[in-house]
Amino acid sequence: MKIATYNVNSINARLPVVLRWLSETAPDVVCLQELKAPQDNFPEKALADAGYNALWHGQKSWNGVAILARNADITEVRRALPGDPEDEHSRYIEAVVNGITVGCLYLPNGNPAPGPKFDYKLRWFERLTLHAADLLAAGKPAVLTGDYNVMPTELDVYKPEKWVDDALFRPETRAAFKKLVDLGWTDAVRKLYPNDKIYTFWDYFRNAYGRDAGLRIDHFLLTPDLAERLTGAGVNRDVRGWEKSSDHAPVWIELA
DNA sequence: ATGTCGCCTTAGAGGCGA
Repeated sequence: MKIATYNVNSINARLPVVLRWLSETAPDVVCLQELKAPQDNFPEKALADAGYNALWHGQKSWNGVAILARNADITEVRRALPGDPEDEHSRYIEAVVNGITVGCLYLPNGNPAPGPKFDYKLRWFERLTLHAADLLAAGKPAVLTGDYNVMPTELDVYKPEKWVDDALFRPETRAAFKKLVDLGWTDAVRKLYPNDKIYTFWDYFRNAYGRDAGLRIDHFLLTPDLAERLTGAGVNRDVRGWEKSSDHAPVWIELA
């Protein structure tokens, strides 16, 4: 089973790219972030015509997450992270697909830091960590994937010294990610490629993709049983070079 | 500071988020 994650930066602006990518790579389960569309403006029919069922949580202008599944039912578990009923950002959706709990997340960017947006990022991280502990305690196979807006280590940044004060790379952010992983989760891409330079995002500015000035910020975290089933992982890098591309590239894993 | 996208808005250039 192949599971993919893709920050699309507007599902409607990106629809031709997404449909081409789905037809060329045929993932079984897909997590999308940054739909940038209200709940009633999601291309459900176009995706169904491509063979994918969809569950999504939209929001006007910003955020928005979705789970797609090919030839499989999607059973919704929740469409918000527990812990703050006042939080109205559409940044988390969770469902069971093919017996696996799939959490699709879009962690806050947090810039500028320090400041209220960075505080929100760290609070959101704490809520995610609490929920991730509950998922582990439940003992069922689960994957937490999406745009974490974190480069976990210096290997994940094209020029680390430029990013030390950025919300995506500050010590507090890296520590929060480490605390989450250390609960017992496995960073799937890093497990298979512990020393390789692997990026998932290239800024639209200054020809970042052409210069390979990238970041690794889209991740798959796996429960121990799923980590044992991990047989492959990668980035569909070429998609970032297509016309009208997102600034992220799709990332995928393969499970036995 | 800037670069580039995509969203929104008393409609069309500007603000915001990334």
